[in-house]
Amino acid sequence: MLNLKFIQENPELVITKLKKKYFDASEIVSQITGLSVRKNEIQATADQCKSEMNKISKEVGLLIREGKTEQANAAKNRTAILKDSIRQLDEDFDRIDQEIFNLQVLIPNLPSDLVPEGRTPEDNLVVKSYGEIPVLPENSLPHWELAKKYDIIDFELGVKITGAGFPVYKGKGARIQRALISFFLDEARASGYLEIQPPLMVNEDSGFGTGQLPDKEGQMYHATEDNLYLIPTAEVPVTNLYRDVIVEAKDLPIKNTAYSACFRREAGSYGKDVRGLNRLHQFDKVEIVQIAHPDNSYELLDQMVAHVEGLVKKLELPYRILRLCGGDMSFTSALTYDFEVFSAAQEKWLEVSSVSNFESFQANRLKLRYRDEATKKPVIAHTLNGSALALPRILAALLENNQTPDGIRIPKVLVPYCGFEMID
RNA sequence: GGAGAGAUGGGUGAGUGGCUGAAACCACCGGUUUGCUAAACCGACGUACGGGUCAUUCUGUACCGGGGGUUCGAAUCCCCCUCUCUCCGCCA
Repeated sequence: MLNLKFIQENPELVITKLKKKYFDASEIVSQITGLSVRKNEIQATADQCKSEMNKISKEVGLLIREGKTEQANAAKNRTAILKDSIRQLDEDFDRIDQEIFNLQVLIPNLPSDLVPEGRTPEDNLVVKSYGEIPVLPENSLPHWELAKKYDIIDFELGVKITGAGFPVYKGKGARIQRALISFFLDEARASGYLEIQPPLMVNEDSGFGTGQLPDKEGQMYHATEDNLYLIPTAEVPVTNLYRDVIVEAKDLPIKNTAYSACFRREAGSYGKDVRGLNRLHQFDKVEIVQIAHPDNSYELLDQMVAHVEGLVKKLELPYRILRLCGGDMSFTSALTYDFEVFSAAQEKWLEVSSVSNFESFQANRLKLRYRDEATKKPVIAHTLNGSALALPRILAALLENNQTPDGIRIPKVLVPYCGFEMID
């Protein structure tokens, strides 16, 4: 959510910048600025009335104490009209305030100047490509076949006990999952992140704070009995740790990491890109989250990208880093880098991480602020997060790329975590 | 699931109708004193929105879990909701 004052003061800037996201904000912005003027007028009048009211009330108190009942009653009579207008003004104020808010949440975050022009994923800018595309033997298999062959992931069993998109990991499949999680967490800790183990369910306020609610309500599993939501990513609980918090500037950046299972309804996803591990309703992910000072949030974004890059590199996977174009960016992001690894049997790039700077967009909703050291005033902080990393597609690529006639080779870095060198 | 208690500023916690945006203590911050640390003393110390100002400053309003009501006036009284804690039951 963009800051209201910012919209009021920079309406043209908002409109211009959002063209890059192919969002026409002109109508909304002009409505907002119009309503804001009206809102301020109402507040000025209402405040005046209330001030008058408070004055009279004090007077009445004094008069009663002095025993001047008649004068007190006279004063009381003066409040009737005031009371009516205050009620009316407050109603108008609340209505307009709500209208503004409803419009405000429709405006996407402004893209950073670094965001490339473009409308579709084809327009994303490849900022780096690394690693050899493996050439697989003749009879190589996609990961869902490999999973069956070595009996490490059972999709049908998942369907039986839960439904599609809830795979059952078995034996070395389960162990490699656990290995990846530990590896990712250890790497994050080495990069200075504090490990958090968050709840997997959150309340409505948290869903709102990170922007899943109300817009993406249908994406989350909802336990209606208790009105709790299964988290679609650890970003939700970990960022909400700082909802309604004012941190000290000297404590920035705050760096947290968390492993969590992630639950996504993925309503409306069908077809071949959902085969195997490509798209699941439940999957595992290690997330990194930073709360930053606006002055250096982009520097930190680069550090996060470097961290993720270190992970895929250590896993010996060919990868590329994309800077998303305006049309392909999320609603909330100011700048996003996607990581894709090449899945050799499927012969396609799979997105395994998305690292974003949200600037103050999330923090404004969360009321996450830091206290400026010079002015001592609270200022909206910046938030950033990224996957480091999501497991399923990493596993898919590992299985496919490392298949040999003798089995599937485990990357060196994972061997100590797995306790085995081959899946065979 | 049953019964009870409670929700006040960063924390503890006082406050049952006006002089309370809120005592006191602790923490934090600034200062004085002092070999250092510590202690003592003094001072400052919420947020949001609005108005005026180049700005420091000044000023109005709202906020004591959320919503509604009573009243000239509500942290305080009434109603509804949410959440937390304690005991019992169940249980990894």
